[in-house]
Amino acid sequence: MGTSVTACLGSLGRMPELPEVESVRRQLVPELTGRRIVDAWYDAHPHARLTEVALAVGHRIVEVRRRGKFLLLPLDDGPVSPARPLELVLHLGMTGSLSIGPTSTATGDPDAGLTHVRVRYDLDDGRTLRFRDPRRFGRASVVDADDYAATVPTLATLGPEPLTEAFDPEAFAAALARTSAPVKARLLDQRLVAGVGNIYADEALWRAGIHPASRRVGRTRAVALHRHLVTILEAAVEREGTTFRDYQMVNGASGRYADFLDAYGQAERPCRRCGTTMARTTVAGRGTTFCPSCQRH
DNA sequence: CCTGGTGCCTGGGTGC
DNA sequence: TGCACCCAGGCACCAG
Repeated sequence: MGTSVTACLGSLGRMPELPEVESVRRQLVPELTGRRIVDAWYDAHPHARLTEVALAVGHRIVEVRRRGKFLLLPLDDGPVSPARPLELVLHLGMTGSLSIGPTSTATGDPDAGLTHVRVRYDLDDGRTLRFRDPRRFGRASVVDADDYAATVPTLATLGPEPLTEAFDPEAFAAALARTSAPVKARLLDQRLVAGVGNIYADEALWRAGIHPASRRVGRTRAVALHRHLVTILEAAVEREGTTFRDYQMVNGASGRYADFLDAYGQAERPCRRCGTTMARTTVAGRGTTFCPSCQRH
C-alpha cells in the first residue's frame, strides 16, 4: 500500500498533445482503475478551471479513457446513485501534470513537496492523485458522462480520434474544402480532428508540403495531410515511453524527441528536405515554423 | 453558421 | 546582480 516515490505522469515541460496525453493515460490505467476516491481538495483561485471537483468523492474510477487531449475517468454509482453517471474530466492545458504519491498524513505536507498543486484526490489505497498546473490552463471537472454541451464545449464538438477509423481521409478533405480559415487554424481547433496541437500541426504540414497559412487545400493535398498526421501521431505515441524518462529541454522538447522534429523549433535552421532556411511566423495566433520554399499555399 | 481577435496565467528568458 | 519586460499556448469567449 502506498509508495515513498511520487510517480510523475505529466508533461514535464512540453505542452501535452494527443501522444503525451495518451502516454499519461497508459501510466494511469494500472494506478487508478478500480480505485475509490475518498477525499478531495481543490484550489479556490477565482480563475481556476476547476468545477464540481468534490462530486467525485465516494465514487470508484471505472476506467481511464482519452478523447483528444482530454482524460476521461468514468465513475461508478457510488454511495448515492445519481440520475446520470458521473465522469471526471481532466485537461492538462499547457503545463499540467499528474502525480500519484503519499497522502498528506504520511508526509505531513499535503502537496508532498510539489509546487502548484491545484487538485488532490485521496484514494482508497492510501495514496493521493495530485493535479499540478503552474499556469492554470488546465481543467478538472466532474460532469454528467457524455453530456458535455454545457460543461466542456470543446469536448462536446470534438472531432474524430485520428488514430481510429473514425478519422476518414475523404471526410477530412471535404471538411477542409468547406472552410476559408488557414489550414493550421483548422488543425488546432479540435473539431476537424481531435488532439492536434502546435507541435504536431507544424510537423504534419511540413511533411505534407502545405503552407500553414494556406486557405485552399484540395483533396489530394488533404488526403496526404491526413496520412502524415496519422503517421506522425503514431510515431510520437510510440516514442513517449522514453521521452518521459530522459527528459531534457532542447528547443522545448526532450532530447530524443528533438531529433524527430522537422519543423517545430527549427526556425533559422536549414529545411531537412530542401535546405532553405526555415521561417517563423504567426498563424491562428500561434508561433509557427515552416519552410518558405517547399511548403506551398 | 464562420472567422479572427483577446484574455487567461506564470516560469523562464532577454535586454538593459 | 537586479529589474522590467515579454513570450509560450489550449481553450473560452466575444464581436462582426
